[in-house]
Amino acid sequence: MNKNEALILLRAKGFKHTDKREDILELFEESGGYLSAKEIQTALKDAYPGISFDTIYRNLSLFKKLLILEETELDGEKVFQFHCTEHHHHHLICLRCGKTKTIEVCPMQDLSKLDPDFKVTGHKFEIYGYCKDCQEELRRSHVKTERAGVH
Amino acid sequence: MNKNEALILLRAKGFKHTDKREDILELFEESGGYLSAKEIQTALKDAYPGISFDTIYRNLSLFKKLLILEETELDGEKVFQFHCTEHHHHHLICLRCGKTKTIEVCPMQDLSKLDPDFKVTGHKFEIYGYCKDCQEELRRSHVKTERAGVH
DNA sequence: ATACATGCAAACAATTTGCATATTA
DNA sequence: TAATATGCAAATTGTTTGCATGTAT
Repeated sequence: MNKNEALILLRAKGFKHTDKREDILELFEESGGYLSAKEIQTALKDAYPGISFDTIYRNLSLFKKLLILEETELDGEKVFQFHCTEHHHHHLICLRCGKTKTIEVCPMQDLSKLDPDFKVTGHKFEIYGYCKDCQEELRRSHVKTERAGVH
Repeated sequence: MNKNEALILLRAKGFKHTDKREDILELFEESGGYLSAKEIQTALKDAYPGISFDTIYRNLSLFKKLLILEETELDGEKVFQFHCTEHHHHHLICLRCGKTKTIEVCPMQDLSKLDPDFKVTGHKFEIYGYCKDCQEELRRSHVKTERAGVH
């Protein structure tokens, strides 16, 4: 799912095209990963100083219902990203910037019958860490901190 | 970790042995799986009609700090179970009763370098479904429902 | 006796809802 | 215009905190 598909789906279902909706979807397109309600509010408050959390929550929940977005929990925070429709896969998730990268490996394929008595209905496999850019950033700020600590 | 180890650890760290603490730990021992604050309150309100959520939350958070319990998110609900100390492993989690069963397979072992640019710091692998008992229960109540629906 | 534990009430944060108003189709 | 979207304020839920009191060591 992406912004354009989402806008088409919204129209098809009789929901209206508003600037805020478009901008929220735009954010997800730019981010390419997970965003929380708070991150959305922060990102949009320049364009819409009075934007309210109700609107953000209502739209997130609408988008979720329409399967435009999917929701996960990251570090105790509820976060959303575009729903992945094509095929089943998993993600590398950067703990600093929230960007995700798809990996095509699914551990369940090899584990079909681990326990014959347990009826499997779903699974979650997520890999956490730091993307290349954030590793750079962290190294940089760490060096800075170390220097500051010398004196 | 289990109840007795936990009680010993509490004493060793200078925390007191109270009936409520013991009963909370007992619940985790009986359950053998995940429990939420609400489930604990429900289970203990016969023995302690006035038990407050503050006490439960304070104890859960203490237990977590002492590594007696570990926390996860299950279906948007925060749940706890005894911390697994011995070795790294994953769980089959029953969506009905919350019981967990350890599996000794870890998908990360085979995936060490999926993406050389991404620095992996952790992962989550959980398998959801229904344990044998709950499959029975669900089948039973489903049959009952169907019969009720006939007339 | 002293430190830790608990209950109460209040504070908080995240999210949801009712209602009046504004906006899109 | 008719239906949906939004903001506001208030309600709800889950969780945390300050303070006075109770209890284990």
